[in-house]
Amino acid sequence: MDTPGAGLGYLREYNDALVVGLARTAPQFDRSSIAAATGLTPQAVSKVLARLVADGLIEPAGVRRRGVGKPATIYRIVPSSRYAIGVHVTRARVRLVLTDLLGEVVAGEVVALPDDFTPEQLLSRVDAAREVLLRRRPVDPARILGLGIGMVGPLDHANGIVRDAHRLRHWHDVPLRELAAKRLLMPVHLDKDVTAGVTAEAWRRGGDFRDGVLIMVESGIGAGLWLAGAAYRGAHTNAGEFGHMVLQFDGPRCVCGRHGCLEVLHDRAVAGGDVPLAARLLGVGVVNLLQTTDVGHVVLAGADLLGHHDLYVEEVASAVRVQVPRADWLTVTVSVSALGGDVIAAGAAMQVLNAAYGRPSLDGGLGR
Amino acid sequence: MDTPGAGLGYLREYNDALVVGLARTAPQFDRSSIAAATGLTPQAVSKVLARLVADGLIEPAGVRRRGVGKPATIYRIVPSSRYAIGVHVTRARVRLVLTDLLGEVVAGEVVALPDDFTPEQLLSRVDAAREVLLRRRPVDPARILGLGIGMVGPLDHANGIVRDAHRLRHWHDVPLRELAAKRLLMPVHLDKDVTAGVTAEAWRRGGDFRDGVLIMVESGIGAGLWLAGAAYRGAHTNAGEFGHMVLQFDGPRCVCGRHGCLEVLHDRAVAGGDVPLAARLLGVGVVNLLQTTDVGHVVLAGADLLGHHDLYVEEVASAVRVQVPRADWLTVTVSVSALGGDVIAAGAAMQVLNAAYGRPSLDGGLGR
DNA sequence: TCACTTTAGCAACAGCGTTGCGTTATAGGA
DNA sequence: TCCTATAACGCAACGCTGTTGCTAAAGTGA
Repeated sequence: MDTPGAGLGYLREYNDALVVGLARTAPQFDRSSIAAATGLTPQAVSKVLARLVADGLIEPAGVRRRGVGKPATIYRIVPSSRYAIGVHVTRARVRLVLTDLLGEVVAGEVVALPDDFTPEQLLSRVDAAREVLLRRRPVDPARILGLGIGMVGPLDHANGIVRDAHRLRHWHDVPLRELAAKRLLMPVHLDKDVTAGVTAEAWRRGGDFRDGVLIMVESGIGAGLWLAGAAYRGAHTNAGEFGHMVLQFDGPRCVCGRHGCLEVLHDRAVAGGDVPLAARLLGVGVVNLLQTTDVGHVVLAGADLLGHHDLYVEEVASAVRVQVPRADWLTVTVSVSALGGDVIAAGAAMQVLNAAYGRPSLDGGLGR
Repeated sequence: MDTPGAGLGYLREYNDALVVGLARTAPQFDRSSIAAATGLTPQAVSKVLARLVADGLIEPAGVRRRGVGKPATIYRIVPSSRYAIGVHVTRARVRLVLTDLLGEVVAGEVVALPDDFTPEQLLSRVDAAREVLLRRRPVDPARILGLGIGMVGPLDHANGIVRDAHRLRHWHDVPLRELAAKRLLMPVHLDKDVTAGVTAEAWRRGGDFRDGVLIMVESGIGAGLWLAGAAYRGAHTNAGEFGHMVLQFDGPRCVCGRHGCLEVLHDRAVAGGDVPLAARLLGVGVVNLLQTTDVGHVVLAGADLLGHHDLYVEEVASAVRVQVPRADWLTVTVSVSALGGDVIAAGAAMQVLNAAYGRPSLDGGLGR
């Protein structure tokens, strides 16, 4: 929403973020590999690295001898140089995590929420939980970049407003981002849960994850979209309402009003005890999603799915293999999120990191 | 695919493109409105405008008196300052258009193709048709930025290679972009037909069209995606295979191997003479697409559809209105492409324009 | 010891948007 | 008619970006 005109400061941040992006996914690197990957001159890279060292984001880590010539200084990222707090709000609970610059979860905390909680009740719980979290894992407050909140939509990401929240009376047009920033005295990001979740995957996997989706199966089925190297939210922050994709137009009626939505069919299969069918239906939906978005990575997550994750992964992977034609070059990875139940909270934290140090994406990463 | 590191040249091109983007959609503008819209200082805008005037892209067009003070110089874009050629390749025909900087089609030409034509046969037809086109509408060759080709996939946009072409023997892994550039002595862009098509809509509508799709119904159903202000192609240039979205998972078998694809259902309805049903099915598919991508604009096109476009628009629009919940803020426009049968060819041309003068997208455009 | 190779960094530079300020052209009041 | 306020414009100096040219440093290998 900020003005699009760009000056030198934008240029600096862009290139810095580019280098941080490479540093994040490579265990170590030197000046020449960054220069080759970015197309910047070695001299320019020197200036970037000097800035990042001064900011504490990276540090020298010895030298590398590559045959003849002066050895190159190698650098590595300093994971503990920056932190972010992630918050995952559900109807019954709020989960907080603290992650470092690499997106590793270094502490977590779960707090119950009262029935029909208000914004103020939520924020006081979050405030208290944050204190507990930081007492258990003390870090320099100056290194905490901010706090991200992931919750069910619909919401308005651009303005930080919760438009609605299913079955919660006090949540209509709540300017949560602003309220939270005032209450918690930190920069706050607000986003849909699934979008936060896919940010976690993208942040942790680096440049390889240019196009991917996170499929969340948990009291509803949603998808977080990461397209062309960035979170994609759509025109009204409503992208990824994957559960309400119709798979059987003459099928049973869904709560959303349409017929034969993936969610209805899936939930009926689960209720009928036929989890394999449920997984197979999800597979059909995922292939539909691939046909339109052509992403390279599908990540599965969600409590309802984690109980049978082998089954789901196998069924979805086989659907992708069998139902998508031309599978030789249409390579797609299917996996379960390594973050387990923390994906959303961790992803909310990584949205804060991403806003600060993650703009561009690179085709390839550091060669060799 | 070029290296991502950015220098001062990138900055200049970015800001220049920003201003051209505004100029394209506003009939006239002055320095201060550009400054307000971009966030650049008036002085910086002066430099940009001077560059653009020197390049002939814009020109002064009088002054505007707004009460007291020195009148502001107003500028307007010069549509005839740049041209591009667009080529739409189908199995039987090739269509060429010449468009100006605004994306207006100023000349067109259609040539038949031999059965089972080869790349060389195609290029010789294109070469000849280009001559005819430019003889009929002579323009300074230096003002022609290049030539864009839109054709059915699958293809590899990044490398400019046609991977395959249905029912054409000589089209497997053809490096068409390179071949065409050599043969026609012009910069060449190669993309899927539907992606080219949606580029036409985006280029002509300007900043308002940040997220939109072009639905093409014509010997197959495809969708061109324009997401977050740019063409979206997916990880393997295979996004938008919209016709093979399953709407009835226990439905009739499709040529693609799956069951109940939109395309099978639609074509059967048409074959059975039930066009309203066909349109209704398309509506279900479009709403599915909206649920996942949440775009703000749906544009319909394609010869098979144009015969009944009122019916299709009405049916799709009503599906969007009725089947998408929360229609109050989830605003979506549904329309038929104003370019008619020229969309793809014109869009291919606009991809050339877009590569040169269209990077960023603006939230809003020039106020008042 | 010397030639060679590779890396690192200082210094000067071109070009971007920014800032400061003087100039120009208009409206409106004295 | 003159003067003042106002708004737009543009020259010039500036800070900062990445770039270029060149020198120094630190190794290998004969």
